Amino acid sequence: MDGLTINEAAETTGWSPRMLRYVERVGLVEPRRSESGYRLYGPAELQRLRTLRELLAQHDVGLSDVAFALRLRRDEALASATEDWLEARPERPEHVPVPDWLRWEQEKHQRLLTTPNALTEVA
Amino acid sequence: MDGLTINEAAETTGWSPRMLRYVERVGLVEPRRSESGYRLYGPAELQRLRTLRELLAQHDVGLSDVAFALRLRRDEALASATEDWLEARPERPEHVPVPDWLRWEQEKHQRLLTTPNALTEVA
DNA sequence: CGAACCTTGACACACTTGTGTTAGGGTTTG
DNA sequence: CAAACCCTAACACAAGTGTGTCAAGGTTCG
Repeated sequence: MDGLTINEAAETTGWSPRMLRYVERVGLVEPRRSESGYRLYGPAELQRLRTLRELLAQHDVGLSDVAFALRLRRDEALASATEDWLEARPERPEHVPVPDWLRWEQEKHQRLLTTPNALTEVA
Repeated sequence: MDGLTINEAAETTGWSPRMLRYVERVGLVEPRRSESGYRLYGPAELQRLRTLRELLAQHDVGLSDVAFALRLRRDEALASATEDWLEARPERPEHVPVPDWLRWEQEKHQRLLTTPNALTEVA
C-alpha cells in the first residue's frame, strides 16, 4: 500500500485521527481508499493538512469557514450572490463601475490560468 | 428623527427585532444611532436587510458564512492565505512550473506569512 | 493465529449560532 | 404623566462545530 494510514498521517500532520475523519467529512481533505476501505494519505494530502493547520492557527478561522470558502469556489451562483451583497455596502471604493471590476475579480483566476500572459493586459 | 426604529424596520424587512440586533452584532448591517442610542435604519440598511434575507434563503447559508465572506473582504492577509490553500487543490491538472502571477499574488500584500510554503512539491 | 491497526457508529461535552422571551431602566410622545 | 417604544443583559434552547473516547467488527502483518 502506498500512502500513510490514518494514524501515521495523524502523527506527521499534527491532527488527531478523529479530526482527520472530521476534516474529510466536511470535504476539505479527502484521501483515497485502499481496497478494503482504509484511508490512504499521499504527500499531497499530508501537505494540505499541514497548511490547513497553519491557516486555521494563524488567522482565527474554523474548518467551517474554510469549508464555506471552498463552497464559494464550487458554487458560482452562490459566489456571485455573496459578492453582490458584499459589494453593495456603503463604504465602497467607487472608482470603478461595479460590473466590470466584479467580473474581473471573479474571473481573474480562470483568465490567468488559461492565458498565462494575462498579466500584461491588466498591468 | 429620520430613519425607522428597530420595530418598524423589523416589520418592513421580515427580520425580528431580536435578529436585527444580532445581525448588527455580527457586523453585517450596522444602523446609526440617535442621540439617545436608538437604532435608526435608513433606506440603505433596509434594502440590505432584505437582500441579505434573500441571500440566506435562496442559497443555504448562515449569517456566519456571510460574516466570514465579509471578513475575507476586509482582511487581505486572510484572503490570500485562504485563496492559496484553496488553490492547491488535489486535482492539479498538470505540473505547471509555478507561474509568475502566483508570486505576484502573494507578494502583492504584506509578508506576514513567514512560512516557506513548499506547495505542490512533495514527490 | 493473534496483536495491532482500520472502519463506522454512537455517547459525551464544551462552545457557537440563531432565536425567543423576559427583566430593569431610559426615551418619546399623545 | 403614562402608554408605548428603545436599550442592554440574561436565561433558554435547538442545531451545528470541534474533539475525545469507546464499542463491535473487518484487515494486515509478524
